[in-house]
Amino acid sequence: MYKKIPKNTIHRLPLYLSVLEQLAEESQNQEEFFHSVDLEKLLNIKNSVIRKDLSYFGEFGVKGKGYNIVSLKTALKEILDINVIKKTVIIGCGNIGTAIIKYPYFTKINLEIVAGFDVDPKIIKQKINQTPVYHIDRLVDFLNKEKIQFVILAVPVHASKFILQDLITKTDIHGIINFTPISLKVPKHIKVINSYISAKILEMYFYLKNTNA
Amino acid sequence: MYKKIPKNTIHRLPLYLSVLEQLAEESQNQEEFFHSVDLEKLLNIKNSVIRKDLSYFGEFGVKGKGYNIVSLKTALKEILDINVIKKTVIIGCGNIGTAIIKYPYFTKINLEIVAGFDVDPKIIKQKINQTPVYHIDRLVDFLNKEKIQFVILAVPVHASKFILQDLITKTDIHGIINFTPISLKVPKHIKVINSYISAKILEMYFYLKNTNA
DNA sequence: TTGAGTTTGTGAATATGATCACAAGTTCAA
DNA sequence: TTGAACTTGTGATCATATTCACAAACTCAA
Repeated sequence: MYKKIPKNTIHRLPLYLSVLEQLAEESQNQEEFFHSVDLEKLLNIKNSVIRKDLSYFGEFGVKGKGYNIVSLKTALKEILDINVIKKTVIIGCGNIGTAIIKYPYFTKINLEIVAGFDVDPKIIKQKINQTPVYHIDRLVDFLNKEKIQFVILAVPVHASKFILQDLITKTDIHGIINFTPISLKVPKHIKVINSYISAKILEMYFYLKNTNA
Repeated sequence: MYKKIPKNTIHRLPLYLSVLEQLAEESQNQEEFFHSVDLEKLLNIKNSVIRKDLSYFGEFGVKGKGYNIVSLKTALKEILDINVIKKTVIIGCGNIGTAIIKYPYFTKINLEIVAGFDVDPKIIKQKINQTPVYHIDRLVDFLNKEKIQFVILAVPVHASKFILQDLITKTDIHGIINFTPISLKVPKHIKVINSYISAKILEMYFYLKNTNA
């Protein structure tokens, strides 16, 4: 447990890891080093920010030499708790939900999508990439039995309200990754992370309109 | 053109709009008002933040009374430039790309996905939801001819490098919405907005590990 | 018409995050 | 073995964002 990590630092940690994975793949040598300035060039994040971000978690570098690719990668995996396999479910197996189930990079972060849930009988009982899809009536039981810690919510807006209610009152989940375009009202022991696609597009609209291009 | 809008303010604008859309749907009365405190409860964003955010763009409220739902919604749409129809393309029509093409909420924000691009002959020449899919060789010409302002990039990592190069050197796009798990190196007249799904999951890992649950 | 009750919009104060700049440790060539 | 050249890690400084708190403006009931 660390004391006071800035939110933006947490946002950046996955980016660092992502670049390190690439560097590790490209490098021949296990003992290869790199500098915070190299990372700055790859990520457009100031080297001072990178060093400060890492400093919240310990000292990973060698003065005068830099960071060892492999050992920093290992450290970041530890910080982000990637080494423990996590199980989650997708609630809503429409387009977005299905795409997420098929997303190939989750194995890299030890995420296992153990089930999908939907109401459409055409989808239920099929398997999407070996992942079974059940009726949403079975969601609460499943989460409790399997001790799922967080879920991925990808249902249409109108369905989200009652599902959310069930999640809050009848299960013990601690996190929701929300692909729904609405903001979820949850008790504070539940962490919501939003991935509202339209918001990204609208941000783009704003920038396009307001830059002297 | 506004002067100095905080980044976080821009992130929040789409959320305000999203809530207002909901409120507008639910309200019977065109003349209904609401307060910043109501919004605070719906979004978990402090009312003072909401008021300050709005104040960067003008005065939309009535002292002692609040904001008119419809007119604030209209104002936000103007700020986010939603009223003008925007055209974009999806580069990479795998799972994520296809899901995005089918995403139903884009009509709400006047976004038209006019084409998809891929290299897989099985996908090319099919239509996904009325959207034609072309070979990626035709991307540059298409973007130039149709004067596309921004693209959505959803290709596998290995493909992104040369596509990015083409986008930068041979087209006049000003924005990339990046679903790729790597950070794109672009000249500064191009705005990149990242939507790296694994990052959201890793953030969740971090919070789950570091909260005394 | 009045005035108590609201709620906005916004400067000022506070808190948070980014940047700077440099001591301290390490490397490595001579 | 020495010392110039690096690069980290981190207080101090600067910049940005949030919160506070209140005047100003409006509402509405009496």
